[in-house]
Amino acid sequence: MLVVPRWRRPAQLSCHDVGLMRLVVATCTVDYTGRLSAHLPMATRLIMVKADGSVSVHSDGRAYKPLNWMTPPCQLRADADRWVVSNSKGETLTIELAEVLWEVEHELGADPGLRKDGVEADLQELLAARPEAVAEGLRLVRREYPTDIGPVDLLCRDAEGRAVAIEIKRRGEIDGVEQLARYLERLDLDGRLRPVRGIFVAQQIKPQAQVLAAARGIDCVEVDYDALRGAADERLTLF
Amino acid sequence: MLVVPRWRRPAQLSCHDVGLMRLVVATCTVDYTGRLSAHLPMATRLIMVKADGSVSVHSDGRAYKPLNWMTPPCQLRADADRWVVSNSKGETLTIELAEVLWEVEHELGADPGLRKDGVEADLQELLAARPEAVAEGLRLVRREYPTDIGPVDLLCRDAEGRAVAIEIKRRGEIDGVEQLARYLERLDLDGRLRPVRGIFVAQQIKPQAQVLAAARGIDCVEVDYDALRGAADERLTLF
DNA sequence: ACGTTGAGATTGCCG
DNA sequence: CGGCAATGTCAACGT
Repeated sequence: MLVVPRWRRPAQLSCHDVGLMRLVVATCTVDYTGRLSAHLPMATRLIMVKADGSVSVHSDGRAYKPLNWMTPPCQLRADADRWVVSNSKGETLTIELAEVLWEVEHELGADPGLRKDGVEADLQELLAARPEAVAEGLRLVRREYPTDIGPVDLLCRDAEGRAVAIEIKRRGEIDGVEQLARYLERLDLDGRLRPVRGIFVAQQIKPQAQVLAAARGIDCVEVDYDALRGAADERLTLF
Repeated sequence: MLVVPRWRRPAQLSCHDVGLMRLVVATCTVDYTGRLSAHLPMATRLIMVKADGSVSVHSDGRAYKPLNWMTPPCQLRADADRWVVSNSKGETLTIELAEVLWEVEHELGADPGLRKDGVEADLQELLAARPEAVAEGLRLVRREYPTDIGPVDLLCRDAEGRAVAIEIKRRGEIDGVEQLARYLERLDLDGRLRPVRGIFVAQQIKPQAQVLAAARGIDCVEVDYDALRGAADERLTLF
């Protein structure tokens, strides 16, 4: 559906029409009070009001990040020269408008949404299907094996029948090693599993994480996502 | 400086004029390939090209976050119906334009920037000036006391002359306790400091973090930022 | 509602 | 440039 853009004078604009995105270029100051305090001196900026009720204030820098914003649910009270956006937690965003240079509203309609491939869940799926890609002889016991502090990504048995806990990350950093160490501590309380080997798997593992892993007796394995994906696709083609 | 907005037909628009923000509402598909793969089916969206070279694609939801984007430094090659944004790491953002509903360019000029108050650095500064707000009798030895795994926020001595390591967070969570525990491990290797007390300080400390701290022999102290700030301002007024 | 975890996290700092 | 820590992190998902 094609919607002709509607132009109006500022005074004619409603506070916010449902289903419309509103863009305003204005010279303004902005103040945020909430989790912290932030202030923006007078300058020309873009103000975006989305149909979801969110308000963002953009400069011509900082890439996609706004200088200030308010996430829905929030309420916008707009006078001629002062907008106050507030939420139920007592946070407020106050925009003082000195001059509105232009504004426009446009209907975008619902977005069919974003499809992603290559996130951690995809990596976990590929490795669950082929744990031998991590280490020879590994057999999967369970994905998301539960402990009382959260689920371990993969629980396996190695060629010698020993339990192996695997933590998978896209990027291997120190936090991931600590996480696996906490799981291992828990799993070792289970007599049927003890002693449990730990393997930290990622597409790339940072040196600091490798050092900590070594200190904790945890093995590190780097895997190639594209190769795994290729092997999986090949298998699909065969069957 | 007041700049009259400039409207042009799509064909007349340059690839990207330096110093201008460009906004386009168009029916398009978007594909990102890089750290992962992402695809957006055909729909009407807002495309924002900032003066810093960044490109973002917004729907009317997801608050301030774009569906897809490319951060600078990146290059935009624009044909009539196809934009390709790429960077030196081989990531690409491809926008196929089916119909441009409108577009505008506007000069915003440099932004004077964002001033923040109440972030962790401010809290650390206030507590460095008044460590007795954490515990009676504390005297500051050094801020950012170095260890080989990173600096401790504050190193103090308590009333009994014992070394005290303080880790400060705005919000106290389990990671912060682990971090302090690692520091304590290191500091205890130093005979001039051993044994080192640990105090975990935050505006609010989550129960899980308190439990872990207790298990590690670390004290927890919650502080009131506004009260500290008030006391500091009062002192400034007195002198 | 709360807690946990992932994210194309981004951003800023310092070595 | 690379590692590290903070972020108004946000958002999705499970309890």
